[in-house]
Amino acid sequence: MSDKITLYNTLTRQKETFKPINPKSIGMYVCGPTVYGDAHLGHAKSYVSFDLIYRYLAHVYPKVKYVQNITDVGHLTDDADEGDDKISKQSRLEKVDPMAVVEKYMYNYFRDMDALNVLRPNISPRPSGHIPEQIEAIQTLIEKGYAYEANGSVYFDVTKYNKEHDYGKLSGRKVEEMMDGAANRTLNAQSEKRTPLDFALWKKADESHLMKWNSPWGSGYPGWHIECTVMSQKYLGENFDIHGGGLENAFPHHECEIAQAEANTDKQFANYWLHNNMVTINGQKMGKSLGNGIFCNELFTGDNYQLTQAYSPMTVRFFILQSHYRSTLDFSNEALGAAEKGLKRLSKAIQQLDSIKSGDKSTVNVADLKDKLYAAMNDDFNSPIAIAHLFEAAKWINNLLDEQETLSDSDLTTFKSIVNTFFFDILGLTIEFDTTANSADNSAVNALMDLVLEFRASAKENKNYAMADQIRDRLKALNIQIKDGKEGAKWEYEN
RNA sequence: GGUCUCGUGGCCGAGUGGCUAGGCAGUGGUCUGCAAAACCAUCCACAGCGGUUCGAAUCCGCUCGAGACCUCCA
Repeated sequence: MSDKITLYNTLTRQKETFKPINPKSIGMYVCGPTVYGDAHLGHAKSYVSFDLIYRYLAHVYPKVKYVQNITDVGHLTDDADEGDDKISKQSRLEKVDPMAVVEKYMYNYFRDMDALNVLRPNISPRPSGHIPEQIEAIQTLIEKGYAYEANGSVYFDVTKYNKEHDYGKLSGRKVEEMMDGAANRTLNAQSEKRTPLDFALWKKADESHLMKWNSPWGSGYPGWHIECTVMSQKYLGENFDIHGGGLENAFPHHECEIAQAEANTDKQFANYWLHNNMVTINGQKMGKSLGNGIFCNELFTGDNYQLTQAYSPMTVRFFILQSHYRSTLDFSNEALGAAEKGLKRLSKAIQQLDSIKSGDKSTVNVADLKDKLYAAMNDDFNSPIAIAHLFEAAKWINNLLDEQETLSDSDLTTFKSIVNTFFFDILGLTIEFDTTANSADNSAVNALMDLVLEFRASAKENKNYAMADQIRDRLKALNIQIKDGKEGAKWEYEN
């Protein structure tokens, strides 16, 4: 059941059965962030999505090698191939070294991703530590005639490449059409390039440039796309299973990665290309330049003009997982609030799994639930469907506790295992607040609460409802909720 | 201008030809001294027009609307 993963491959524009190069070890590369600012909700969606994919692959296959770069060599801020890169710009703004900018935001990135329970990649390579490898790759491209030097910079020759390969195969573009478009848009600033479509492999650095390295072509810095080609191949091989990234990077970034890799090796680069969609806010893309971005830490604290409250990291994660990774996700306070409530309900049910007692026979079909959960994840990692089935499981848990339903001993074992596996391991959710009293940790609290509930019960027996309500209200003020039921009152922490 | 994607009930969001998505909100009920919680039941839908089909939210065409990429962005 779990060996039939289908995934949507951007390269072929259809769902395909996933066939690993080596089932004993899957290779996956995902484009990571350029660390010149804090992670925002869009980053969260992207990396939670790939975390889901990574977790599921790791669940199904014995080993997944997950590589995600941390870009610490800034790309240029505009298309004119001139001026500052993003990191240098930020370093001038903050009046610190570019590498200090990188350190700061890299740590912030991991801090936010840790909060979202995003597992760290096995390798987080940084391009500044792979300058020799990048230079080597560029030299090979020059030797093979796919790149040319011009005034201390090196460019990739798209025209030449497209004669033997298909430039545009990932994003469905045609070189001729793009040439026409480029001509219309009068991109005439790049006089060093032979055609507007050519892209930089190495850029000459002027005196004021802060991040630069020596190279056969003089002092400079690597181009926009070469780092991902080089670092993915270094750690995963020339041909590897999965390359992921944001949809907006399909062109030109990923297209250029493919061109560089396949020009150099004459082998297929990544077999499967996965692209996640973006977060919209009021139907519009959340983006840096639009000023409508919400940082992860703002979500967690509620400190953003677009937020009516704070949302916990797990609420954000759950919100993201409730939509498919290839769909856009529309942000709103209402939607996040709904996710918060839903997660709370699901969490409460799952916390009570261990309180279920087995019965003589099973009145619900656990094997079917298991099949449905796997089927959902096998179908292009459809977490919304998986979550829908977990809500079904939550309903069962409540009914089992009420003894409206029963499970045999072996079915109960399977049920617990499958629900825990999907909630904690595959969806990567955690219980953020402990609503149940833990006897081992809180025996005194439990005893006290038993006492309080006893007093309240006797107050109710004597029809002293004022007293009973006062106890309830005072406890509520302490974030303790009384739950009256058929067999007396229970309590739990609110949150 | 070119390439592409999308339009599902009050909100979010699955679903690609026939079978309940799910969550949140709403309504009715069980329970309760009252509430809360929990559970059960339930209302509200597939942008519009046409076509294919025994049958379409699902395929095709057109119209309207929204968005993305083509320039940094997950």
